[in-house]
Amino acid sequence: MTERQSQPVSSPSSPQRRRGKNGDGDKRHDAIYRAISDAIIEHRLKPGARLREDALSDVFGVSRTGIRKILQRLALEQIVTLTPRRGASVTRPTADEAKDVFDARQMIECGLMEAVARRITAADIDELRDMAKRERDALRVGEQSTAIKLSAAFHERLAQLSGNATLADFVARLCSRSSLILAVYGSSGHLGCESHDHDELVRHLEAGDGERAKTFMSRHLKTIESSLSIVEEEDQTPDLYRIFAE
Amino acid sequence: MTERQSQPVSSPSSPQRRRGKNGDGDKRHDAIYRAISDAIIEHRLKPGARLREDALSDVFGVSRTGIRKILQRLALEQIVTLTPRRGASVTRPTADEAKDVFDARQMIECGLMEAVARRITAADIDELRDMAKRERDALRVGEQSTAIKLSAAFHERLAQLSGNATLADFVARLCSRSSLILAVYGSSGHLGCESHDHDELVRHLEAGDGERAKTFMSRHLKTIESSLSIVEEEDQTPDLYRIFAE
DNA sequence: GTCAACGAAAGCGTATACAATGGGGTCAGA
DNA sequence: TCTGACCCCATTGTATACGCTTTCGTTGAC
Repeated sequence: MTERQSQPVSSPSSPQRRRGKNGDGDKRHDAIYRAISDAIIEHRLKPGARLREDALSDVFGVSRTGIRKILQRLALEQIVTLTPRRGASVTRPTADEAKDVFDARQMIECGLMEAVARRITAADIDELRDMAKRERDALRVGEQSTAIKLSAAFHERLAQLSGNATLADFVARLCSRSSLILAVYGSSGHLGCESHDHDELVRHLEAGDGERAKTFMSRHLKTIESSLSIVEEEDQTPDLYRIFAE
Repeated sequence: MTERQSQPVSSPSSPQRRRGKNGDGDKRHDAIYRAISDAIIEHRLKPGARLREDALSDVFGVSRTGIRKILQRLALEQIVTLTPRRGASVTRPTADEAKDVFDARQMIECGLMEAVARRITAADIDELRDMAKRERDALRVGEQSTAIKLSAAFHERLAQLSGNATLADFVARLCSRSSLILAVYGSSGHLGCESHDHDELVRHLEAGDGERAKTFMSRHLKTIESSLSIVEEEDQTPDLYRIFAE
């Protein structure tokens, strides 16, 4: 749609003073958004990491204006924190936030299971199985980053299958934030979802048993949450910020 | 709200080349955000209304940069639609979106009632009663705009009382979008919530009866939804966008 | 008379420039 | 040596300028 089929006349006299990337439109911005978002979700950017606008604009070759737009979007999704004069950094969720997020997932994801079981098709089941398999493979090879992202993608896709785009969007947000929570409070040993859980969940959905899928999802989420060690570690670098300010 | 009361100190030596509003920080932006958001929620800006950046920057006295930031935020909350080269306009929800929003409200707001009933205090009850009363008063006087906003505020406050900030935020989003849905699909006679419903809801919460509050909230939302006449009226200005593109 | 094509204007997208604030480093004094 | 204050630099906040796309109006031709 945005591709120029007609060769632009573009007065040949004008030397390209711009870095000649005007044609892309906002495709570029979306790509950058996803690049940063993925890096955060995959824990390649850890909570607390600073995201300087200059550095990002250098890396991606767009000016700070575009970077700021992306950063604001990430901030609204609460995976980046925008401190007024200090710039952006990867959000470090508090224990309260972690509890809220998992409670919200309990309510929404479990509540969605019934609709998913009703509407799911054979192709959907294949897709979910494939995602679960790729997640397992990634885990086996040791690619934790990929596994984390695939795990979140599984939950997101599941929510989409409910047919409710709004709630699916909420779930996507919650999954992103969950990834951050795992980065902060998760023990490094396992990273949240056991992929066998995902397989079993698909099995229940295939059987059309929404009720069982719901209870299983509830247990699944509880398992993840209880595997976290949610203790506001105020040890090194006592984080006086959280104690007094905020 | 939008009037600048305090003349900025604006170092006397420097000739005010800027329009001397540097002191405020981003308080100003938040005020503008709320001004636009309120105008939309109160139906003073109707769905489909165009929001030109130049005009807004003139009205509020900030440059287009700040306006764009605010518009993006509103777009992410889905009460403003950002068409790539056409600018911003107040979102006109589709019938599908309307259904999604009300289904989501059913799930989340009803699911929250139990926690609210458990945690609510006497002061909270007084506050809710006051809000319900002000809503009724506004309706009686004929101030529909105020009534609409108060109704949304009631639901938002209720969600906040659950203690889950994340879900409360979701509810706030859903209420904003609901206001848009009412603007498009609501019959002009009544505007969604009957304020007596809110009073009865508070009564159940006061009694600590979360179960009954939950079922009542469910019926309350169903009443609102069924009062809508959700028919994609493709009459005037046939909205060819939705038919072909998108 | 109608349709199409060209031109001008308006409005959005992006970059860059400038100002202000906060932090860190250094120097001085106790 | 430690503490406090001051200054400079790094980094963000905001505005403005410029180019491009889109749209609307006008004119010409069929």
